[in-house]
Amino acid sequence: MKVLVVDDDPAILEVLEGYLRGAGFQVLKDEDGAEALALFPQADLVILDLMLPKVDGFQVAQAIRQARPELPLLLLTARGEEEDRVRGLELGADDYVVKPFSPREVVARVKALLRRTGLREELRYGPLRLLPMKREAHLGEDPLPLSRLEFDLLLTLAQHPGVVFSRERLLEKIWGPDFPGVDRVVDVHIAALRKKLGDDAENPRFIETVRGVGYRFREGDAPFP
Amino acid sequence: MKVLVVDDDPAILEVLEGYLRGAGFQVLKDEDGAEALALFPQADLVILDLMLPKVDGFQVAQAIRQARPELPLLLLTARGEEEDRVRGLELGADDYVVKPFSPREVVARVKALLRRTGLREELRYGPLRLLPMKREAHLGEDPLPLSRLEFDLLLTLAQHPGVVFSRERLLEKIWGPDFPGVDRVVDVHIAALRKKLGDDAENPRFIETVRGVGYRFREGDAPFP
DNA sequence: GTCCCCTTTACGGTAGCTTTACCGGAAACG
DNA sequence: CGTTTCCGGTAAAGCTACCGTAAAGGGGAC
Repeated sequence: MKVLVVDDDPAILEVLEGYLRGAGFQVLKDEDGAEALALFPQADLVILDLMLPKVDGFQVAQAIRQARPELPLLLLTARGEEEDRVRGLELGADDYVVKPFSPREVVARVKALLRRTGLREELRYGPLRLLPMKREAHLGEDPLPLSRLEFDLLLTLAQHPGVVFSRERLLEKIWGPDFPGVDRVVDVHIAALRKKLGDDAENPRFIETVRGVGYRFREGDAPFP
Repeated sequence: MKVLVVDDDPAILEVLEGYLRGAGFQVLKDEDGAEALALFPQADLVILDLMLPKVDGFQVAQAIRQARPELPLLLLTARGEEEDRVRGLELGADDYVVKPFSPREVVARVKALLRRTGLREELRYGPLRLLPMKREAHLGEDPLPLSRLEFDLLLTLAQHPGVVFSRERLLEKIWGPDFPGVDRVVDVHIAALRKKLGDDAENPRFIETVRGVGYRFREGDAPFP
């Protein structure tokens, strides 16, 4: 689970990195906001300071929101900057923390946010269960052995049921931003996944093809236990 | 399980000592913070008052944190000293209790903290027993001599059965955040551990390889005696 | 010195990733 | 309705990078 932290203060970056790592997250850092736009496609959540020296934090927030409306976004604002906070929330941020903050609280908010937005310890869709931390999948009673890519693929899709992911987006998120290969590789792994899931491509239970666009995880079976 | 309590008020010391004893802990006491630095290496958890007469509580907290980043640290702060609390948490304290407190609550927090940080007197998985406090391991009846790294590695994995740890995460947690070497060193120690544990890499009883991701301790055998 | 532990390196085996190719069917076009 | 074009499913094959492990060198404790 990757968290992108954008703040111009290296000390804050370091503290948050330590705590987030400790909580089991992978951390991507950006000090000036310029790299943020290159890094956020890989992230599952973004922590963003609105006061950045080089670029406008609001513009960053807006760009992220436009590109990935469902990506959880947590703002850091200075005490008293109430207007910024309101503006940020209007842009679509999901929560905010006022500086100075306790890193523990930030981690708690991150977890709460992930829980709220559908990322949890366990995902359940009918007979399918996914355990991100353990990288285990179960179908009914049986464990479902998945390769690294298969698991990441299924997890990515299942974390946003109903959302269509283009091959490019999947490649960027799972294979990394500078994967050199062709995008048909996604199809091959989708096929392998479907085989293991017992999914028929024509009439799938889990992974649907959206012709000309990409793939999506079916909505319907509730994600809750 | 030893708890170090640092507070300048003898009455508080006595009350906490009584309750902690009652809950089965051994108690180390320090009234002025000076001895704390000598005592904390033996402790499994520290309860620290930030307002100390002779030395600076923050410095004590910081020193402890630096020496033993994993040691759970519980702060006592006076009502209203919100800044102290934030500063303490930023220094890496794990929790705080505001005075005046109920000793029951303190004991509850201590237990919660120990549970959260995965510390137990004894971990048991089938024939394998780990004693974190004594840094001893036993396999069946026989003591299992492990080097420092081997023990830390095994303990880290065993404290979170089923959870996959990447090599990076293990390096960060055990070798320290700025270890310069290559991550293959993890493999070598895993191999050594498996040898001592009688574990076969192909079909392991304890340590599983998750290809492309990392390692994990097998779930199944209950962690409790 | 000796002993132990840690780290690096190298080599071999293989799981699983990528590419390629072929086919069937959907969409587009007349 | 027929033809063409495009898109995606999937089997198969090659290959890469990942991992297990042995061996050697270095460093610290005693």
